Amino acid sequence: MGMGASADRTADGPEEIPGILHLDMDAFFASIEVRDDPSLRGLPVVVGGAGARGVVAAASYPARARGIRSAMPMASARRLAPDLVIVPPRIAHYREVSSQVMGILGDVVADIEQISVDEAFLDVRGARRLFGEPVEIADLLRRRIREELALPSSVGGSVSRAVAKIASARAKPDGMLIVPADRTAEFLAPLPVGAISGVGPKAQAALERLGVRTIGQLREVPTSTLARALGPRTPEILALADGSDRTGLGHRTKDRSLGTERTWDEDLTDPAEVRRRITMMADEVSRQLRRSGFVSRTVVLKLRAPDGTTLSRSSTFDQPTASGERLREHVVALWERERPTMRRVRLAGVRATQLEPAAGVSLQSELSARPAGWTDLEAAMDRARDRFGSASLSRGSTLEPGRAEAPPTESPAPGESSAGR
DNA sequence: TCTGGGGTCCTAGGACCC
DNA sequence: TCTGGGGTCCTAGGACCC
Repeated sequence: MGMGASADRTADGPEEIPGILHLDMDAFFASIEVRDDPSLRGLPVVVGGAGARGVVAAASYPARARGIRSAMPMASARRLAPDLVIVPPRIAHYREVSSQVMGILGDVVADIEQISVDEAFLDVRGARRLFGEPVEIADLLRRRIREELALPSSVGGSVSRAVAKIASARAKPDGMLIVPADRTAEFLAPLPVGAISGVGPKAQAALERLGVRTIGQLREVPTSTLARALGPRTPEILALADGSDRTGLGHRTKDRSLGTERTWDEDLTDPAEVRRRITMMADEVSRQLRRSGFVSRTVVLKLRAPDGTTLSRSSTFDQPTASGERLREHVVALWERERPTMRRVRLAGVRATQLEPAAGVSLQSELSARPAGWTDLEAAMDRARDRFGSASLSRGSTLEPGRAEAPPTESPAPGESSAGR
């Protein structure tokens, strides 16, 4: 990715410029599918799982016009639009397009923080000399994305990253909105509190009980009253609400996690089957770890009962590992503890947390490197799998003895992400 | 045919150490 | 024969975001 802009940072001068931009792709997954198949243009298109428990991951604007939203159960979406076009997600493809988008951003702006597949913050204060004011830079970015990738995007700008994000949402679809520093309060006042990132359904309900609906109203409530309703997050929310946060662009380096989970159309009732599934998931997660060059300190098993109650059980290794064998061992032990009380399982998931870089591994060098925490056998299997696909290998223990069944080729459940909501 | 999958961040209690 | 507090790790759960 080119770094067209120099990284020097000139002083801001006395008046602040709205140099934090937030770029957000419009209905990302759905827009890609429509771009790749023009016969879908103008139709209510959603990307997501078509199964009984599928949900909408992304909805085209014609679909939104019919009331369809992301995260909506697919059954409801179908009811709203009987002519709905459901496209199964192609996550790898979206990721590829995502890196093309980020490449364009990197051409123009040096200081970028990507926060998901389809959005990024940009600090353009250093790019002014080369590319002009924030509005002009925003325009340039959107134009290049449209011309080179044939995709719509929206940009918001402000002195505050929280406000920039709110602005990009108000600019949609295919628009931009830069909020001058001295217009910030005026811009925010009429907006619903839920526009603030971090204020979700629970916090909204709590504020509603105080009679607070808009950000302007929020600012008039005494802090002590707010603290009772919102708890310890109050100061942070207040800073977002008056546009005074000046959080810079960070590079998230904190402890990450990585995992997989699956909801079945029909609840699992056979404990042996559950055990088999979570064993496979543990293998999948260990592969992900190795591929991305991480070892994990703790593994978490997540289980959801038919009534929706969810529990998580975690277990910490003696030392950080990416070994499938370790993960399987721990996750199965956790399952054996819950099994007496879990008669039916709607969802199960395995997640590796407390990640740290595997010593001495560079990202693409699994072929030669053999970092601590995984065995020769596993490294060899990874290599074969990379070459021949995941169907080529299965481990004896992941299959029930005597069961004539295909190796674990199960395609990932649809709706893996929700970009574009 | 009611509610996916991949994440992050925060809190809180108990254990354990000093 | 009286009793503190801080720090860190582990575990569980919840809110929230895309």
